[in-house]
Amino acid sequence: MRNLIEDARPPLAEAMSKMGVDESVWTPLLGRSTVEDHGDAALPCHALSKTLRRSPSEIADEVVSLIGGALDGIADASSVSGFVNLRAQPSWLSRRIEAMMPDPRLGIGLEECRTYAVDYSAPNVAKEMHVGHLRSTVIGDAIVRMLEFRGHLVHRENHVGDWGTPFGMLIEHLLDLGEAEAANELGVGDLDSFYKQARAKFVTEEEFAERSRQRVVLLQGGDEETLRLWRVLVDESMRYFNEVYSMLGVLLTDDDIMGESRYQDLLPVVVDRLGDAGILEHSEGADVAYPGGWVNREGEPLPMIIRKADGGYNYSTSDLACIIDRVERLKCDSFLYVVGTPQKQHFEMVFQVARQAGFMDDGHNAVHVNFGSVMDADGKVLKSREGDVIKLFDLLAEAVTRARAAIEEKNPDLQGEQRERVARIVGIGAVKYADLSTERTKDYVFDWERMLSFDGDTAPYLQYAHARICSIFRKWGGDRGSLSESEISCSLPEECLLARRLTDFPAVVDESTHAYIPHRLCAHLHSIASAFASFYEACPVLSAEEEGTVHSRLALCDLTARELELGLGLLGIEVPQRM
RNA sequence: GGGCGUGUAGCAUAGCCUGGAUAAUGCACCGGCCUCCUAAGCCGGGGACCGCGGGUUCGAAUCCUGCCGCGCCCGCCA
Repeated sequence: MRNLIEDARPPLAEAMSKMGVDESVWTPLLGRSTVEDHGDAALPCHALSKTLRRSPSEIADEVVSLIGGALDGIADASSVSGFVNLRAQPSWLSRRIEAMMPDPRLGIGLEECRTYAVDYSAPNVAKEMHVGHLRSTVIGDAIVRMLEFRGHLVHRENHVGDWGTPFGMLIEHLLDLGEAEAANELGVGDLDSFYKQARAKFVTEEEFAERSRQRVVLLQGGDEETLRLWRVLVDESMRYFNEVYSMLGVLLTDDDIMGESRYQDLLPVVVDRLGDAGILEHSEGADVAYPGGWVNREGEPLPMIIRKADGGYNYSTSDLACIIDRVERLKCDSFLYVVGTPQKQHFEMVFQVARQAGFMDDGHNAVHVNFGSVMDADGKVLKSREGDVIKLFDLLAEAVTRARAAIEEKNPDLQGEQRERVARIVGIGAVKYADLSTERTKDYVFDWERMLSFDGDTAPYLQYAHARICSIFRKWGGDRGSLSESEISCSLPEECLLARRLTDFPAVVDESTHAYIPHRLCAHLHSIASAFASFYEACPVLSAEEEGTVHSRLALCDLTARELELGLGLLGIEVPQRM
């Protein structure tokens, strides 16, 4: 109701000025109503009581009477227990809807273009993508889509874990298995057992461990044959990751891969620059920086290790290299890291050092878009290293299977290729929505039934609303585009409620985008679908008595469908025409 | 030990930033609704000392503070 408040402000200002209340006093009080039954916006007058020396309800009464008819065509004002309540009038709602109808962007404007790097997904080569990886991938993808829609230039950065000491043992294991066999195992997505076998040998066989360590040296030394073997591991893993990405329907492609290996040349540069900036210190043979403000278990200042005593680099170094690359090569001014909350402190330290060293300045905005962990039933964080984790691939496959079964049961007319397509859209949509619709910083316990539910506040519920609207339009047979000039009339309460929700859409997209909180958009889309479901029951569209009503309701249907499609699209969720 | 986060009906969550009225939503539960645009739906109902105690305020789920429970971080791993 952002627009309602804007429109109601001038008449309200006049009344308040007559009351002798300064704008700076009452403006912060004016806001959307917390109890919808009372209205859409409200001005609580309790805080004015002391200075005006009157009771809140007397003040509210007088404000309402001073407003008089000045809000005609905008809102009805009423006084209830010290609140001035404003309820949008149906005619105001109608005008808002009419204004949105012809706009392909549905009232969501373009912003001044910034250049973003969004770091997300980041699976590890030769390691399974499990349900925990869903969050970064899905949340990051939604944020990318929202930013791009607002007109920003977005670099997707898939910071794949493709470098480091584990690759010694992985390459040796590859050789032990034989390249062909190993490639096969990795290609079918059995990354988990590959990694575990290698690790098991590493800890139990000294000879293997020694070979692995030597292999790391060869890898870092740029040995050609070793690099070729490393490339096999990376390629096979990426082939598998791409399969998951494609199933999931995310934007990531091979062009977005910027694995750790790509920053190796920059690592010595990081050391040099930190040295030049005078913030590098030597400690026990290592090069470290002290961001300040943190202490370790012993109460000593917490160092950020830049170069280890053995000459190797740490992941902080790699993240600093990323910042240099993104600032200087990609010319980014905004950096989003869609990475789990456990790394919060790490990123705070990295950003701090990057600023101290001048890699970033005040014009650069770096945000750790953190998210909570996925826990198992015992409340433990799901970790790929131990235990049997649920493969992301299996979760997605199960979602599609269940969606297919639901379609067979509820809409047997859908057959063949079309059914497969819808099953994919519905199943994958359910999984994505389940993750996107909760506040991202909270941990959650993984639950098959929750992830795969198709009832209630789920993607299929929103998709269903969309499919029903498409069904109405199929039956109608007219040209949807012609509805953009329709006159809207909101007479029944269900029409008004739907119009309210539709009107709020742009403001919610705004908030969701700027705070990087997809769940806010999810909640609003659900409220739209819910309002539509009530409208659908109470307001016959095609069989309405008057032609004007038919067109008005068709237009509401059209806008509802477009908001659902756009909103879900921004979340990376498709909408079917029928389901 | 230091730090970060979290606690809301049986379950799962939103609301907390920016204080406001009867704490919202879904699942589950109870009762209704398909000769009518898709019942993956709609309508109605029961169910909450918002972890506990102080404080600030006209007003606290929301802000401050102290406890308690849970999770995480504080690796020359990434």
